Amino acid sequence: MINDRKFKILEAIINDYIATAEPVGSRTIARKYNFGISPATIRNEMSDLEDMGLIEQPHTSAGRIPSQKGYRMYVDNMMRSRELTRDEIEFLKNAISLNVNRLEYLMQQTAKALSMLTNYTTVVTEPESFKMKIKHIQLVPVDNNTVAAVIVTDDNAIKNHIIKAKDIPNAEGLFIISNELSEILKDSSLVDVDSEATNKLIEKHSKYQELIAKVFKAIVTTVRQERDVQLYTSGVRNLLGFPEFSDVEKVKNVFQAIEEKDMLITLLGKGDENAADKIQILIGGENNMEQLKDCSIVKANYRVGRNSIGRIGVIGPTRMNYSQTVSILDEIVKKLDVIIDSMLEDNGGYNE
Amino acid sequence: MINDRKFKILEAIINDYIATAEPVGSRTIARKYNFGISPATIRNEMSDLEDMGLIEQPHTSAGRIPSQKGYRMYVDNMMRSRELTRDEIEFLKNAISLNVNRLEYLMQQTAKALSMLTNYTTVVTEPESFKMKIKHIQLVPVDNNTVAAVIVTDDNAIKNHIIKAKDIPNAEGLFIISNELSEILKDSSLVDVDSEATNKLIEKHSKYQELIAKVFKAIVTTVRQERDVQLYTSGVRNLLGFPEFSDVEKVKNVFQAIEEKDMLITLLGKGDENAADKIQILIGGENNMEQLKDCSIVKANYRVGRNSIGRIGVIGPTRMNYSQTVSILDEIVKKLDVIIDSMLEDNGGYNE
DNA sequence: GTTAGCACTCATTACACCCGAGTGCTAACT
DNA sequence: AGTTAGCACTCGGGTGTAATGAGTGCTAAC
Repeated sequence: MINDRKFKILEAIINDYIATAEPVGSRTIARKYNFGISPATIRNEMSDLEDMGLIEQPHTSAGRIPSQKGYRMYVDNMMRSRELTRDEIEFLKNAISLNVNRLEYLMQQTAKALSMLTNYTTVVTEPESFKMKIKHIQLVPVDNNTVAAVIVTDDNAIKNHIIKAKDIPNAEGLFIISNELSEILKDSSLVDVDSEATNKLIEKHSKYQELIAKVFKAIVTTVRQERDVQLYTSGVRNLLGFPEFSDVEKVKNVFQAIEEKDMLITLLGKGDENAADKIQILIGGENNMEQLKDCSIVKANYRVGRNSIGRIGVIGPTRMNYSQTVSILDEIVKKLDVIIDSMLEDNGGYNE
Repeated sequence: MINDRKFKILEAIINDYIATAEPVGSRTIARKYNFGISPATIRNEMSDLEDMGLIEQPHTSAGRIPSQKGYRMYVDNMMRSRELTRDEIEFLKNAISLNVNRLEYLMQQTAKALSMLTNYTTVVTEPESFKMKIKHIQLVPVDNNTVAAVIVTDDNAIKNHIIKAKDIPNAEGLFIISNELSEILKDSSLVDVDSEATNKLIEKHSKYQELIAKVFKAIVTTVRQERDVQLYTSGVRNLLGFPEFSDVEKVKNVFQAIEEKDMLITLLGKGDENAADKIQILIGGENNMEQLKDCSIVKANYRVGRNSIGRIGVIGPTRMNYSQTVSILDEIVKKLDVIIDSMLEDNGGYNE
């Protein structure tokens, strides 16, 4: 049904529209791309493409623009991956410095680099670790009736929690209790801790039951907090440059979505869970968010080993440069995986 | 020179312009505010006010708008503080929940509440603690060649740092070294640690010199990290609603400034250090940032006890509602001080 | 000192108009 | 049968002109 020539014409329309943001007409195609056919022929083909729902007309006397379905076709079947330019590679090398020791800064750097390279808006979620297991726990004295519970998880992340109790053992005592706690909690998930063993421990150190009970509560709280994951955005202003957002109302909608943390998190979470190691693309209305109906999202997961621990996404106008964006995102995610691995290697963990 | 009537007229112009964003003419004033004088008289007075540089004309056949100097006069001499409405108080009560246990979330909530109430953009810096002293340090075992250094500062904030070394003592050994470290570092500022005593310690535990040296290095690094303070913004999109920013180019400038962390930090840092406990206002060009020349900033410090530990600011168009903004900000800072105090009370500290 | 009156300015809006890019359709061409 | 030239038609965007109206400064009278 869709022959080679139609394919070429569709591709020409999409490429041209991505570059210019202007509806593209038959004459333009005939002039710019030497397909060796006349505008009239192209018009016929375009009429067919419109019947198939791949392109559409903003109004009668305008050229055609790709439809959502058209972009989908392009992204799935026609898009060629594009090599990074030397400049881009150089930029990345400088932008993402290896000697940060906080994952947090790494993610901020990454968001910034990605938004600068693509000229779109980027969103990065902080690594989640709430599925992790507990490896070690230690109570650290703070003052007469305060201790800090330091929880080390099996990916070597560290969480603090401050606990206040009337009776606090001395440093030695804390040390002992810490060891016993570690023994009990070892290898339990942060979510479920063995309540029997904990009761036993509380009984044994009945004098410090308040303290110990609070420690367990702190663990649960920690889990909850980790669910409420941190988010970094960058390059929000880039969207203002695009003609499709010259209407203030539209920009406001998009910005509302971008400022709404929960929205972004669900947005980044959407898509095929099975294809978690691939780059995913949501075109226009595919994200099902009214405010973002004129935007597309290109996103990927980043990993520690094989486990996806966070997401990274690029938000641009539906008419975004998918091919470039995919290439850059791909490169960055690869880089990120390597860096995170090496951070875990070098430092034995990352700070909260 | 500036008599009572001129004062009244200036006030009328400013109030009207703040409300409508339209240049205000003599007839409007005569109609809306019953000063008992005719438009012609008002015109004469306005002409004088213009000579004094307090108001200006966008073009010949338009009304007058306040000049930067005019706003300054208003803010310094004429602005009446305004009671919060019942609704606003109610809103604040609900918006800033007391039972967050991370200062980080509290600041985010605050930024959001403030931007929603004022309908402007808000910026909040995370509490800084790099001036703090060290209260306690403890090494926590992570795995065979990794420990976490947990640093408790005198405002009870807690910092982690992961350290990797070839030789690591057992839990007991770490406990002992921790105590000795604490003894040395106690009450030193994070910036300067007594190098003589540290050398002695390293000598004493020569087997673990690598570890101990790294711990000291970690302390220095921690200081550096803390300098790079976290920043929360909220309500950026609010600016889009104002007619003065209907020009996309202008919005882009402003957004660029708002996305640039360093800029915001210097911005919030500007102003009279002696008046740190008062609300400060930078009008239009007073902030000396080209990108923000059409914006005003209302800002304040929040405190622990008497020490300012962070800043909170509202960014709006020069024509912003200063009186409302000041009242709300004032209320929020008061609330914040109380909450932070009580957090330190209840929990004995806050987590990083 | 205040005000009514008046001529003047100038941004904004409306309207009519044209232009050009683009289309669909038909008939002729290969 | 597919391709192309030709043509009438559509429609958004720009341009020129006129009308509108809010506002001013100045002058003369109150």
